[in-house]
Amino acid sequence: MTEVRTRIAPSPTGENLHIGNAYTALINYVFAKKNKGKFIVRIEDTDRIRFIDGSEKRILSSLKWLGIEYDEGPDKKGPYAPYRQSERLSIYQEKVKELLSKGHAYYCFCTPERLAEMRKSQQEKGIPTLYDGRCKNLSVEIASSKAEKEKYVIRLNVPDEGETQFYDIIRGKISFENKLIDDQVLLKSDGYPTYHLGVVVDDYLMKISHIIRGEEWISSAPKHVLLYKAFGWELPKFAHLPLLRNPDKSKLSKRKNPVWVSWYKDEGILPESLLNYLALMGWSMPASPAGEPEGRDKFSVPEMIKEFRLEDIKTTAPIFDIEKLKWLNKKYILEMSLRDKEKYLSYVKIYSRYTSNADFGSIVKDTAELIAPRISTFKEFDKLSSFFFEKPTSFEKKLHVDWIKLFMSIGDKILADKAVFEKEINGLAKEKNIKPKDLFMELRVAVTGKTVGPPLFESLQELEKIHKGEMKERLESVIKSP
RNA sequence: GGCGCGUUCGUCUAGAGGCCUAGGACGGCUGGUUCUCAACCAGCAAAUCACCGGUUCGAAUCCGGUACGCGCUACCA
Repeated sequence: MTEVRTRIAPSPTGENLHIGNAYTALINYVFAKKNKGKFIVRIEDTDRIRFIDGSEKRILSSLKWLGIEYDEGPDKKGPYAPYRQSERLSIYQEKVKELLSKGHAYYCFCTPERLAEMRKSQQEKGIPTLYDGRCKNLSVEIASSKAEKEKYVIRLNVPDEGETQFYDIIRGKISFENKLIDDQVLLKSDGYPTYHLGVVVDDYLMKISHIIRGEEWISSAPKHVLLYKAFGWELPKFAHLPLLRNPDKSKLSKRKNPVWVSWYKDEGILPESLLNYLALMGWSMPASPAGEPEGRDKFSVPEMIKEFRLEDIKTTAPIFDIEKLKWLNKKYILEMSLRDKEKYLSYVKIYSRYTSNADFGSIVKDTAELIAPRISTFKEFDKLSSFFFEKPTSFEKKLHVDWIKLFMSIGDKILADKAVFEKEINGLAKEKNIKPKDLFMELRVAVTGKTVGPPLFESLQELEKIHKGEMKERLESVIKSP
């Protein structure tokens, strides 16, 4: 059996790695590793108009951030380099000549204006909008001499009859009538190939065994099959993944959802959470004979690789729902804080604005068990622990100065230990006929400024550890300027 | 319009003819625990398996049709 080789082929036309591309990358990667094969990244930068400078770099770095290692790619050595289509132009030119000579492609001199008109009239008549073939029967001699002075494109010569079909690993047999397949442009007038030519030539040359890509490519798959046939090449295996969708069921888009992987990174989502969540899209962990419960939601990429089967991917397009992602992320953060405090610290360091605080490191480490179970993303860290680093400047609740004085009267006694703390506050409440609940809340807000936060006693202790007398100081300042 | 792909709780899914009066997870709700929040525990609501026919002793599961949704329909990928 030949080696399994998969790939993703992102275009540097977006800000960053698209979440849909990340999904495709995950599946390609996992499938390759499952089969001890190779996973490749190829940059398809043939659209010079929408090209965004720096996009490739960001795409690659997001891939690395996710931990999806590629074996070959534009910034790596590999037996089939270069891995950037703009550097492979001569290859496509040559392949086009081959198609031309075999009669599988032809020159076309039609202007964009004519094409637009043609489509408009086709639409009005209600017939399929396909190239009408005006240039199809130009003789080779006329066409090639014309091509020396005029702009042209090269089109695929699709047979008029019969049908083209292929087998999709996820969906089974899919077929199209040839007469409804357009004579696709293969080579643009600027000398760059279109996606269709580039993808087929490169996948073949790079010995890609399995083409695993999004559902939006099903419609153009027959064109690719026709090209393989025209070249006389053996067909790779196809698998079209379900499309990730917006909550309104349309194709995931930046208008309606954060789609850049960098956004999730900036938000404080862990790469393992994102990957884990993506794995849940269209796939689920099977019950394992080892006694693992069926339908496990939280698992690692290596665990996924062990159980993965391409044919188990569902065909239904799932909706990308950030709620469950956050739930997973929370679990991962908690686990990290328990298992590896240093790692937890290093993550907090990235997202916190208090890093310059002298006690930053020790505070984060000491309060990990207080904060970690309460945040879903690292971006939430500051909101919950700001009071460790700075005095509150506003209070989420109106404070009673006379109650605060009560706390002052019992002083440091309440910091002794938890039992004493609770006893003292409860005693005060009884004495003054105040609900203990309200009294605890009063203390909390006076010291932290917030109504929500980590456990009071532990928080106060930590505060004192950082700066002795801090609680008193804060209470005093409340009394001074209520 | 044409072609293609789909359709199980709000969401992610389990389910490959009888184990399904459809299971799990997220989210929601109720109660417990508790100084708040989170966590945890107990529980609840939530899918007439899109609809209609057919095959079968028996269908979420097989077949056909309908509806709906999505994708493609570029010298973009």
